[in-house]
Amino acid sequence: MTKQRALILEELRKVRTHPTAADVYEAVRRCMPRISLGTVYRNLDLLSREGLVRRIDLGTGKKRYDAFVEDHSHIRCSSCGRVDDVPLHRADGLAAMYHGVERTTGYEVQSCEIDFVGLCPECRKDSAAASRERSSRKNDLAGPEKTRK
Amino acid sequence: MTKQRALILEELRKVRTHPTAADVYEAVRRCMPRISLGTVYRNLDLLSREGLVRRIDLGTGKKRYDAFVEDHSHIRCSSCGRVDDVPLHRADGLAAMYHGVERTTGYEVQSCEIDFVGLCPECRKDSAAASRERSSRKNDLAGPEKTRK
DNA sequence: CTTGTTTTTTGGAATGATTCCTATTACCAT
DNA sequence: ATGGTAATAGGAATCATTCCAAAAAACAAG
Ligand SMILES: [Mn+2]
Ligand SMILES: [Mn+2]
Ligand SMILES: [Zn+2]
Ligand SMILES: [Zn+2]
Repeated sequence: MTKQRALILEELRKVRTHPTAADVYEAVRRCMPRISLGTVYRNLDLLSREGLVRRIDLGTGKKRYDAFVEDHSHIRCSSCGRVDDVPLHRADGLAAMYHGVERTTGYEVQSCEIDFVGLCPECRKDSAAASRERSSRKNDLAGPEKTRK
Repeated sequence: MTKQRALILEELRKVRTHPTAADVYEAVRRCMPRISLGTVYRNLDLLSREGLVRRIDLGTGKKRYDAFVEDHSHIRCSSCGRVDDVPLHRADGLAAMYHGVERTTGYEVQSCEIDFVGLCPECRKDSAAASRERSSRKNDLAGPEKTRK
């Protein structure tokens, strides 16, 4: 456990925003300005292989990292891109689900990931406000959305 | 609906292997050798925006495409990489799940993707055979290990 | 059949997140 | 200190995907 690795883990444990590797790099840089992006990538990879960090790929181009490795799912806002936790109590239904999948596919199921997409509370307000506005003035055209790949 | 787009869709409908863009390019090339990879990407994107094709990102680097747009999930073999369908009957449990997520997160849920990882039937056999071989070799081989260092 | 207009395709270059490489540095036990 | 080992820094390479300008095709009258 090197200083760099410890700091990366520490910074990741401070937040629940599911930062990207670049985000972690920025954060860690404030304490250790000479750290390299490669080191951040390598250690995030190492930590995730050891189970101390979870790597999340929601198909938005950049992978995200999560120091909270307890069993949970994620939801991403299709408007602003933020990612929040979903405390899915897999305990009950998941065992049956696994079993059903094994029976129907013949696979031996090792893991399963459930990702949601939706509108976060903030963006719900915004879109509600926008639609209110739209219905009063009938000429509006906007294209938010920031995801690419 | 141009010739290229029609052929891309036709080829994609022939298979249930969830090919990558490069795979589709290869397949389509056999009938239309001068088609360009860019055209394949653009049309797959277009078709998926129109709902005729489903784009799948399982976090393995390359996106995959599926002409079967009925509601189903996927399972990927962690050993050989193949991707199969999982006929999850979302109808029953999913509505409750969505509702539960909306209540606990405050999000308005728009969609959800469930991806499984496991060992396909083929690889199960292989890994079973390999482990059988390993255990028998352990029994007859009393020789010293060639550890280095 | 022309001419002009719009849409699509090509082929190649650009992008950008991630990985790879290697000289240099930090670490550790003699 | 010295040597051996492990990790880092910095930058180059990779590779799926996207972007772009120019050529081709499709379309619409005249
Ligand atoms: Mn999380
Ligand atoms: Mn499928
Ligand atoms: Zn939002
Ligand atoms: Zn397999």
